[in-house]
Amino acid sequence: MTNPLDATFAALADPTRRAILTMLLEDDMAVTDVAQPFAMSLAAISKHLTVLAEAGLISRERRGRVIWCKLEPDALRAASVWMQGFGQFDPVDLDDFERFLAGELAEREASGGDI
Amino acid sequence: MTNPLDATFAALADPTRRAILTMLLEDDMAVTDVAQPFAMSLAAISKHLTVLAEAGLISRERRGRVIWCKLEPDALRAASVWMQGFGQFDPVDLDDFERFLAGELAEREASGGDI
DNA sequence: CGGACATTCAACCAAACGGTTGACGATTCC
DNA sequence: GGAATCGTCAACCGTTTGGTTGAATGTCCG
Repeated sequence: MTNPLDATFAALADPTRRAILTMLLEDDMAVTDVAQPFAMSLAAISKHLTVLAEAGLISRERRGRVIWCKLEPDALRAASVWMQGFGQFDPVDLDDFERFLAGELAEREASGGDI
Repeated sequence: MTNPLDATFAALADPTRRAILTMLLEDDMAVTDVAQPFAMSLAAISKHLTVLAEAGLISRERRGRVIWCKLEPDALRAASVWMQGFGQFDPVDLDDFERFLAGELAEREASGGDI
């Protein structure tokens, strides 16, 4: 995974990781709180967070005994630049984004509870 | 890979596949011609093309005995929308894109010939 | 028809991925 | 100090991925 674009896109390819990013869009969160909505072990979420951190998409900072996860949206910029070159996309309506989030959420709920 | 975003990002996570997309940005190409610059078998490239096609990023059309590959940039739109929601990125300067392409190319050449 | 060309299929392989469980290392609180 | 809490590490497991090779399929051309 030498290329940073590799790491970014690979990190984004997993729906659990995208969901985590979406949650972090709201606010910084402790690892335990990140894990709470998902039907998988804390260790699994911890691994996902490591993948996101290594891609530069989040950062983790220990404060006391809890580790806080913070979105680092700058890492998305490179990938976004790469992609926009292909479509000459219009700058995107934030409403579009809301709809996508809603869609992903609905899909998650439809597919049996959480994730 | 039920979610289309999964397929799109997973397809983009591979540098060979991104390079193929970049080549197709220039013009439609036959499979053999797509494969030519890469140091791997035609079968391997054929698989990559299948991944790209299943993600909707390219289409393939047989004309005579050659199969033409065509970029389908619309499939990138969903992913682009998703990403832009995170950064409120400015619409991207095409020069930025050129620089990224140049960078990827340099990196590929640096890492021992082709890919 | 038969040969050459363009592409995929099938079987296989090693490595990476996404998950589990259980033990372990920090840190706080009583 | 000792118990509880937060998070990661390590070992393991089944599946997917990215590649190989060799055979098979279309399709054109002489």
